[in-house]
Amino acid sequence: MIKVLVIDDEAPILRALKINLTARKYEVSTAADGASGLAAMARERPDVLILDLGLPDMDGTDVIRGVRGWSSTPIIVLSAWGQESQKVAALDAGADDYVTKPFGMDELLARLRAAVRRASPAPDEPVITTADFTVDLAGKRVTRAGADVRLTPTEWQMLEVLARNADKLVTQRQLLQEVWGPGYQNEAGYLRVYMANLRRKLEPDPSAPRYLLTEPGRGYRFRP
Amino acid sequence: MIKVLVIDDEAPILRALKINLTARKYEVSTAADGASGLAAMARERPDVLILDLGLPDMDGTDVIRGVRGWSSTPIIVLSAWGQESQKVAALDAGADDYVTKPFGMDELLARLRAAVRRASPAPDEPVITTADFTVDLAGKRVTRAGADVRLTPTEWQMLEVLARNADKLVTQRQLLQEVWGPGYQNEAGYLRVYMANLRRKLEPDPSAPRYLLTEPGRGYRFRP
DNA sequence: GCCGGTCTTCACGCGTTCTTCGCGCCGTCG
DNA sequence: CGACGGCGCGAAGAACGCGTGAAGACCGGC
Repeated sequence: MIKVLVIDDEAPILRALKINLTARKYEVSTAADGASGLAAMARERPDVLILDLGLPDMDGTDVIRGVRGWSSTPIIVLSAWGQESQKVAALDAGADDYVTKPFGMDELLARLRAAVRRASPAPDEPVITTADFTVDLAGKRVTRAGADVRLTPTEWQMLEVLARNADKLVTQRQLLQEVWGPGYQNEAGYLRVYMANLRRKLEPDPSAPRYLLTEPGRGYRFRP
Repeated sequence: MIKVLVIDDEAPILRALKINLTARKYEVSTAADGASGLAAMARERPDVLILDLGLPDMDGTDVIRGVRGWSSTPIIVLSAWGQESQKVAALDAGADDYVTKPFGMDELLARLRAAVRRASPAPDEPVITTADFTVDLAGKRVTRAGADVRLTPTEWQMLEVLARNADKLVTQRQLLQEVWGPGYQNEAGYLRVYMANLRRKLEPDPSAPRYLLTEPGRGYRFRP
């Protein structure tokens, strides 16, 4: 779940944000002034910071600089209308975005999504490991006993689909659809040929598969 | 110098932006409609895109999607006041920021700086070394046996993409897209020609590559 | 207008991969 | 007990992908 920290001294805004963000499945924590905001920032490690510039104890740009000193968490600034120069100062201090009050909740949510999306360019592609080999989805590579295993394009695609659905049953139709595309839904023969190839290259005993399992009449399952 | 592409159909705005940005030492190119804008995007490869949503030929969000299909260049959207839903749609389509007209030039410049700053995190290792040559991503140069290797622009771009994805498989499509732009996804012949050139210039034995590896039917991998 | 460098396009040869087929095994079901 | 469908396996021709050299098109500088 995505964690958001809101620093604002106006209770109504704080409440409105908390309700709306929580409803959208964000995890929300709050702070009412700059000092406790910075403390919360270090403690909570949120994924995004929403910061009101009109705080009682500190200048908003100092809060931004305080955060930027050690973190690159996206910062969305809220502030009253006008104040062009304040806006520029906040952005130059390291804020990522700036929204003027009064603001539409839809807009804020959209900017929030944009900020989160930018911050996480890495759609983490895990490495799946078994006792006999490893499958690296990001590097599109299979290693066995320390050495790379050479897979043909079709073999890799099949393994990739199975690995992404590890432990789940993958239907024959699904497999054919994802590897060969539509129009091959009845070519179940292909699956046997390539499953045999994969097992030859990956299984310790290809005739008694431990990882690439057949579920007769239904499909295949990859059990790491 | 930072390259900015402005897509806008209103001549006065285009002129104002061009003058102001040029004065701030940005390199500015322009386009007056969506289609030529997308073409310019692929051709110029700017560091930031400033996009007006009110284009004559295409819907603004479609332009955004057209760019996001192959590039993560920051996009700042300009648009008339109001239009809350348009704003949300643009941000969700992949825009990074949104400025409503009329806007202050200072604000736009600040948002531009913020976008550029975000886009270049660059805290990572910009120099990749192998036993036979060195690739300096930041300095855009390749050294072999102490001497600079002369690469053509296309050769460098290819090497850069491979080096940034060192040890990872880079798909043919991905490579074509990042070097030639969208619309070249099927020109796999180019890859062979330029890969041969790179190997001739970098590999100790070009016919038995050690670093620039082919994975038949899948793509290429740079192994430092 | 010429010239050097760069990009695009093409054809050939070779090795790999895909597709297709037949055979035999096994479990299920009538 | 026998028929049948689904599966594993091996083999063979066709199709495809890659590396290579070379020629023409294009472009910018002089």
